[in-house]
Amino acid sequence: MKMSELSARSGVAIPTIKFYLREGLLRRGELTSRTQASYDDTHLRRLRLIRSLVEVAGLKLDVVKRVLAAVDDESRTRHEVLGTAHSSLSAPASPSVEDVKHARRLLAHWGWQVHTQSPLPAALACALRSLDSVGHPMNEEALDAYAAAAAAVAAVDVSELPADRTDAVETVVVGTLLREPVLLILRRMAQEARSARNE
Amino acid sequence: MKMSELSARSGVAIPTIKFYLREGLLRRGELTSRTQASYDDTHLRRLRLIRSLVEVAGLKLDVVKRVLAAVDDESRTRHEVLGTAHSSLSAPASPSVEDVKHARRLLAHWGWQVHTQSPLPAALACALRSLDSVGHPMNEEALDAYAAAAAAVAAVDVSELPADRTDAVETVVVGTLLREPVLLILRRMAQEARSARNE
DNA sequence: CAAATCTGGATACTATTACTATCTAGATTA
DNA sequence: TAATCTAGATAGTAATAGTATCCAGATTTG
Repeated sequence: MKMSELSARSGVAIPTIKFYLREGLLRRGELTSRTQASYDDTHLRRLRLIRSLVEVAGLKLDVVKRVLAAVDDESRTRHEVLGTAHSSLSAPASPSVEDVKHARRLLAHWGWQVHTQSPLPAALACALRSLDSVGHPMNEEALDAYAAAAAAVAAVDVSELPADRTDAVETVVVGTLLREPVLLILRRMAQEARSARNE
Repeated sequence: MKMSELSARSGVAIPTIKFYLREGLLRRGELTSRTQASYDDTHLRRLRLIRSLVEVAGLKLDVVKRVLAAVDDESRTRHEVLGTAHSSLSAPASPSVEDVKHARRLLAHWGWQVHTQSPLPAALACALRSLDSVGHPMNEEALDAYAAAAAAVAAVDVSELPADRTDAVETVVVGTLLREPVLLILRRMAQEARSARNE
């Protein structure tokens, strides 16, 4: 298919597609002549994935780029791709050593093992610190409830992964990033439903 | 306290504080003379809240502005403030009527009641549609598991609300927005912990 | 077969967001 | 009294994510 058709089928404007090509987010089409190239379903899929990551998951283009590069890197296991996705998502934060220790104690308490270089404990430390700083710290019970809920959805996410590596990697990325908004929206709905009952 | 002290105690640069004053995110200090004003703890609290909403919850300043305006509006109940926060969070989306119907059917299935004007069903419809469009739809069981997890955390969030209206409103906003990253980080951690076991 | 349209690729421009910097007139501190 | 600080206004900047224009060449249509 030509670029115009790719644009029509994906709903992404041609100048935007050209921009993604320039930025290396989308592979170039195969040149059939000097001013003509053809695109296939992989381009369409990739384009839809980019738009979803940007619009639904709210990722910035440079993050999308890193994540897609990890997906395309055949040498990485899906666990490594997951780590890349997580690293790309967490803004570089600098929590205190004490706060990170506290976060790691919580992980140990729940029996969760994460990689030493994972940015997640630091990210958790920052998130909890900010709740403290605005005067609304989370207590132990609330955290335990959150952890239990997180474990429940993670169990669903990680189960039923396809055998093929490429498919599995995409499933992991999509499952991690595009289901986040679903979880948040459901939480807000549940809050509204409960809040309405109490008011 | 003077602006320099407010800056030092909050960690926010003076030009940024001035910018927030201009934008109406922060009340002006009380003028003690034509070139001198004094700030108090409410300013410090507000400043920390703004920074947390921007840095941790990832909100844009215009959204922060709307949310804070709702918090400050004494005539709104905390349920209305919650609605404002949710409306401000969801980007204006235009899902198909069919998709929204599907989302509402899910809500009915779980016994959740949300307001007719709530943007949440439409937001859910969009999130699920985008998962479909990239070829990774969520099945019934996965959705049920997500809903159960969402209900569990919402129950914790809505319980233990302070009696005072202003405190309750802030608790609701903080609880809704600043605990989101906590939930997402915990989910990612749980995924990593599980994924590591499987690889 | 010729005019109008489309294409890939390059370059330049634009809108938005969130600050930063500078300036001025006046106030405070050393 | 000289150096520093302050409020408020105005102007400038960096990053992000596109848009717009142009060109040489290719394709479609009348």
